[in-house]
Amino acid sequence: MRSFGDYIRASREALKQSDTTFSVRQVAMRIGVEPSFLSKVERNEVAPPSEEKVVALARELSEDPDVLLAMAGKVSSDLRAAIMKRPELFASLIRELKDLPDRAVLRLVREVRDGKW
Amino acid sequence: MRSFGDYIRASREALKQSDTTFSVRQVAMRIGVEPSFLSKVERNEVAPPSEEKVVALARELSEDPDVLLAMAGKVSSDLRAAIMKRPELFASLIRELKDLPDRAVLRLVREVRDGKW
DNA sequence: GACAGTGTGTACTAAGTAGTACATACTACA
DNA sequence: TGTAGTATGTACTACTTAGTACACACTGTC
Repeated sequence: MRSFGDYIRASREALKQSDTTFSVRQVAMRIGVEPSFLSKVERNEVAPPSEEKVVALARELSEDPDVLLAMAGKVSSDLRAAIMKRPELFASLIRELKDLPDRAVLRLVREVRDGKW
Repeated sequence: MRSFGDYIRASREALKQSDTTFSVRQVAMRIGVEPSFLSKVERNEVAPPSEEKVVALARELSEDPDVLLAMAGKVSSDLRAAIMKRPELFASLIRELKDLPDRAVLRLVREVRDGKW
């Protein structure tokens, strides 16, 4: 699987093609870290940064925060909070769903969204 | 809300009524920590222990591991892994469900379990 | 009154987390 | 060719995590 750093670098470099403000320096500044640190993150020299920085990076690079967090080995804190509020319920639901194919889960998401519950 | 330490202490003390092997010392030994550490955990003097120890504690006290982990501010690593595997899907599902009443979520769990998916 | 068992206080620590600060090296272009 | 901007390397640090080690004081009991 593609590493977090590789993914970030590719995404940033792609944006840089058409917008030079997507340099390591400037992106680092916008998300609030030192350029050297972002550089190390992109070269996988250090572990992915904190949730806050990952989310800021997602916003900056127009990526899905949940996907980026997943790549960073984390789960968004609002999801964790939801699970922790009703642990038995969500634990059993997720365990039921974890081996089902995508389409089944997707169908479920849609049905819930359509207010059938 | 009841703190993790209070809950553990109450649960352990209850068991100790009918089985003297549920002392701080002996339970600590069985879950693999120092007695002073378990004592501190029960008195909320330190943060809840690692996932491994919490799960061991749940087993020892016949409590639901997911509930205990939630009280400890954690989510079981197998659930995290499931979410991280398909982050968009699970993120949207959990966000849809998080404000629905228990009975709705419960009904969903049952339908999935009954293989309607 | 010795002693086994119990809970707690104090002091310490190894490893990891999430970075900062600064110096150096490379690259394009005016 | 100098210099502005960019990327990278090295060194350091404050904070947190997840505990251990050990001494101490209390209680019941034989």
